[in-house]
Amino acid sequence: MRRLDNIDLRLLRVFVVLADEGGFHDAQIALNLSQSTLSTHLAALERKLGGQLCERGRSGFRLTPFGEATLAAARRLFDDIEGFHARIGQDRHRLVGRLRIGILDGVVTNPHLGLQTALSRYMAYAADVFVDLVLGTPQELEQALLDGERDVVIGAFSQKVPGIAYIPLHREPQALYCGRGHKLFERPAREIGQADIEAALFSVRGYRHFDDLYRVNHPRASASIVQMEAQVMLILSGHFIGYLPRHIGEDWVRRGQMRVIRPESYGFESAHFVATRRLKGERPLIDAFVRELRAVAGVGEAAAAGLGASLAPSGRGVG
Amino acid sequence: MRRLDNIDLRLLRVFVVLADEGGFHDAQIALNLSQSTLSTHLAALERKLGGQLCERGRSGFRLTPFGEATLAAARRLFDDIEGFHARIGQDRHRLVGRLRIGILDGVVTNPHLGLQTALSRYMAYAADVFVDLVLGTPQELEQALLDGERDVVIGAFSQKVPGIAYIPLHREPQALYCGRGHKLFERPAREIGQADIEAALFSVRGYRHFDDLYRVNHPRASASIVQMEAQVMLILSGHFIGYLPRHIGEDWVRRGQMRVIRPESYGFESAHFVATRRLKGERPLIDAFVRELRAVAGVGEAAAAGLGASLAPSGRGVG
DNA sequence: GCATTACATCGATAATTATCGATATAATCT
DNA sequence: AGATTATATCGATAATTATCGATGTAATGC
Repeated sequence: MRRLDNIDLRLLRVFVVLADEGGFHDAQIALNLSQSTLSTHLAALERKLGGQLCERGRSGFRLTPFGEATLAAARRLFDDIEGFHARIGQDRHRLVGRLRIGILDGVVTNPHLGLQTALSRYMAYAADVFVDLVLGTPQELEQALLDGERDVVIGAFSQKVPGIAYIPLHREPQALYCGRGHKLFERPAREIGQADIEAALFSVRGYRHFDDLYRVNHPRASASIVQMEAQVMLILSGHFIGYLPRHIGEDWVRRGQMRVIRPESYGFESAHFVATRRLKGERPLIDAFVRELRAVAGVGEAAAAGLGASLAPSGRGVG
Repeated sequence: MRRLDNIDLRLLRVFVVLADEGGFHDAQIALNLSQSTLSTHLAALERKLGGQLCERGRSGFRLTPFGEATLAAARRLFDDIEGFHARIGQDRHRLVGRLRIGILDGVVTNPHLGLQTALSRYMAYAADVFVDLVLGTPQELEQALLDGERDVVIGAFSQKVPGIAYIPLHREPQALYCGRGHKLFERPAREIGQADIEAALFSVRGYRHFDDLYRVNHPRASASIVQMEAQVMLILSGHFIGYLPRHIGEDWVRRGQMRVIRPESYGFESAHFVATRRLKGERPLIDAFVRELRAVAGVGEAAAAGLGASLAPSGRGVG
C-alpha cells in the first residue's frame, strides 16, 4: 500500500484562500507566500483533481464551474474535519483560524503592553492560528473593526465608537519633546513660557491633530505625521516640538538628543485599550488573545527585559 | 501561516489499519512497513492528538476508550473525504459495471441495516450498475469473496479470515424463542430452568451449530436450518426453541405467536459487518456502496433509541 | 531463570515537499 | 509599440517526512 492520504489538504486550503481573496496578489499577503509558490500549488492541485479550477492572468481571476464546485466541496470538507476534531475532543483546546490584529503605530515596542510576550504566549497553544497584523491610526483601526476587517485592535482610543468594546490595558504617559538643536533644548524649564511654545513649530500626530493643538494651546500645526518614527525624526531635526510616548522619548533623552518640555504642564496620559467589536457568541481566538494581553499588561515590568524586536516576523510591520 | 493541514491523514490511516489488524504484526504485512515505522507513526499520532490510542506490547493490543472514539471518528472522516471526491468527481467517474453482493440470510429485512435504503441511494447515482444479489451463510459468503465471486458481503461474521476487510455496521440482538404451542410458552420466566432448556428440542442455525449449542449449554441439536424462514417455521410449530434476530422475532411476539425465553440469560448481540476483499487500487463501485451502507447504518442507529453507537471492532463477537 | 514475543527508540539515509528569486508569457492599457 | 499587470516556469536550496535495521525494553511463557 503506497499512498495512504489520497488528498492534499494544504493545496485545498491554498485554493480556498485564493478564491476568497479573488486572486494571487491578496492571497500572497494573506498566506505570506510568494506568487510563484501559489502558482505552483494551484497547478499541482489542478493536476491532482484533473481539471481547471480558475482562469487567471492579465484578464483577471475567475473560478470555473469546476472550481466553484471544488470550492464548495472543500469548504464542506473542512467543516467535516472540524467535526472530526469535535468528535475526539480536539476542539476543547485547539485554536485554529485567523486572528486579524491592528495596532496603533508607536505602540508595538511599549514594554508596558508587552505585545510580543502576549503573542508568544498565545502562539504557544494556538500554533495553528494565522496571525494577520497591521499598524494604523486609531480611526483606521476602529473603522476596520466595524467593517469586520480586523478582529482586535490595540492602541489609545477615545473610547467613543458605538459597537466597539474597549478593554483598558495600560495608561501611557505622553510628553512634549524638543530636539537637541532646538532653541528650547538648553533653556531652563522655568524660563520656557507659553509664548515660547506658541512660537515653536509644532508637529502634530495626524490622528490627534486638534487634541495636540488644544492641549498646549497652540495656534496651528507646522507638521503632521502619522508614523511615530516620522515624529521622532522631526523632533530630532531640532526644528519642531511634538508629543511622543514616554517609552519612546526616554531613550532619546538618555542619549542627550531630546528633552522633555515642562512635563508638569504639558504631560498627560493616554489610555491604551484592546478593542473588539461587540459580537454575540463565542470568539475563542479573540478571547484567548485578549486574555493574554491583559495578563501581560498586568505583569508589565517583568516582561520588559525581553522586548526590543518588533513583530516583523510576520512581515506585517510597515503599516 | 503555519500548518495549513492541521491533521495528518496518513497517521490516521495507519492507526485504522493497526486497529483493524489488531496489532503490529498483521499491520506490517498489510501496510508493507516495518514494525519500527508503525511504532513511530503511532507514537506521533498520539502526540498530535494528545492521548493514548491503544495499549500494546507483550500483553497484547487493546484500544483505549480514546482510541475507540478516534477510530470511529477517523472512519467517518474518511467517509467524508470520499464524499468530497464524489462531489467534485461525480461527473467524471461514472459508475458502471456489475456489483455482486452477498447477504447473510435473515439480514435483508433488518431495519437497522437499512439495506434497501442504502441500495436505493446507491442506484440514484449508479443507475448503470448491475446489482447481483445472493443470500448465503457466512462461510459461503466469505469463501465467495475470497474466490472473487462476490464483491461485497454483509452479515454477522467472526471476522477472522485473512485477506478480508471487515467494516462494522451494526450490532444486532439475538434472542432465544419458543412458539405458541410449546410447553414453555405459557410458563413464567422464573420457572424455566436449565433442565427445561436442555430437554427442549433445539433448532440450530447450520452455520452457527456449535455456537448456538454452547451458548445455551445444550447437549445436541434436534434441527438444523440454513434459512431464517425455516427457523421461524420450526419455532412456530411449537416444538422447537431456537435463536432468531430480534428484528424478526419481535413481530411474532407482537402477534402472540412466540415468546422470548429468559433474554437476560440467553440473549446476546451479534455484530454485522460489510466485508470486502483486500485489494489494492480503486474500487469505485464497491467503495461507493460501502459508503452508503455505512451512512444508512448510522441513520438507523439514531432512529433506534437505546442502541449504543458502538462501532467498536472489539465485538469479535461470535454472533 | 531463560527464551520468546511484541513493541519502542535511535541513528542514519533517502525521498519528498516547500519555497524563493529570476525570468518568461499573455493580456491589457496608454 | 511599449509599458504595465497578473501570472507561469525553472533551477536551486532548505526543510521536512518517511523509512530502515540494530538495539533496547517490558511482559509472558516454559
